[in-house]
Amino acid sequence: MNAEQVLDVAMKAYWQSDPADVSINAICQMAGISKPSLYREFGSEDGLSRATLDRYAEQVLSEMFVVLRSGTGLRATLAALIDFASDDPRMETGCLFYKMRSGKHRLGPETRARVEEIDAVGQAAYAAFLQAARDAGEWPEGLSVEAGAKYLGEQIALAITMRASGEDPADVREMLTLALSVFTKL
Amino acid sequence: MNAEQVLDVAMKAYWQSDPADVSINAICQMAGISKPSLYREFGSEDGLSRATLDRYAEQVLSEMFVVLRSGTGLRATLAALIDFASDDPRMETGCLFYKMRSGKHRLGPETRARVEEIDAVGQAAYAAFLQAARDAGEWPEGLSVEAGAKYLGEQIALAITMRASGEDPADVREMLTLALSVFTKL
DNA sequence: TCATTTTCGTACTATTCGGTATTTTATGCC
DNA sequence: GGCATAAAATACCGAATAGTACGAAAATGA
Repeated sequence: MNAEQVLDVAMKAYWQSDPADVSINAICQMAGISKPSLYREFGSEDGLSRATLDRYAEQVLSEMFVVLRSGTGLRATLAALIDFASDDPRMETGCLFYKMRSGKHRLGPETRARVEEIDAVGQAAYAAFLQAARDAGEWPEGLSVEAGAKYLGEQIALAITMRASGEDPADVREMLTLALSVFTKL
Repeated sequence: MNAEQVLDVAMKAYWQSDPADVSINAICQMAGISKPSLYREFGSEDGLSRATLDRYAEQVLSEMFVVLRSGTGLRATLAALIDFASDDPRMETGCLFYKMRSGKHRLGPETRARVEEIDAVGQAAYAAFLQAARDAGEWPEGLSVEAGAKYLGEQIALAITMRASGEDPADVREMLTLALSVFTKL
């Protein structure tokens, strides 16, 4: 059982329930390793959760950024985001990043810093995507790109969180579509 | 120190931080009573949090329902809701009900049931409000009242939660206004 | 004033948490 | 085989959790 396998176990556990509800003990048991082994590898709970978040970012979040950079235009990209948030099977139990972000105050300093870093990267990606749409003339009047990016990010987070809480994906899709219609009703 | 004073202390503590982060010990200390006294009065932590939620509902949430029933028309009522969510000083540290709802799985059975009950009442109130607007002809095509009610409720919850996490009230207002503009852009 | 009952708080479970000291086990080398 | 070394697990620590047993104190009634 190497470090990456442990991270996969931790990621699955954190992702499936909630980082705050999964103890180090539970992860050791699930991974079949002893507690000292885990501490040798990751130093602390904070170290483990940070490493887990890093792995999640490169394995899962990176794909969202690909969608944002696809350059297929405002409507098509928004549609792809809606698909991802409301129907992608990986978001069935929510998004580990959003779970960590919403329980930020319970995280250790390393992990919290990483959450904020990823949040900023995400905001920048949303803003770049919307700026491109604006440059292409697809943009409602009287809305700044920054405000739009924040809005877009929060709406997607809301949709994924709602799915995680057991909401019907069709309802989530309807709500997210309605929320994002503000970008296309010129 | 009677039961209602204890509930006020608990409400403040739960509301200000998060129900999951406030222990029975801490509440006893803040209220200046002993733990057995608290258990005599409320039976269990679940009993205390349920009673606290009840008190919160009748003292704070009830006013939101008043706004919804004001009958001042779609635009004016939405504006009042936006004011409430983004500027009312009582929502500065968020809404206790939404905090409990988002951490539902950590609550005891009594409190959880009460949360679901209040949630249903809220949905019904939103739906009644929107139905009235629809009857008055103020309604976008192709949107069901139920979906609109759910959307409205989630957007307000999101706005208040964002405020609790330290977001600038002006930004929150802008986002909520944008989100609710789907109801008025006919 | 004394006895009874009710109220209340100190002091205690039992468990779980993150984290670690110590001992046991496996490994490599001669 | 015998021995040094590295790795891993057992068993523990102190703190914090929800919840309670039991004795002290205070109010009540005669």
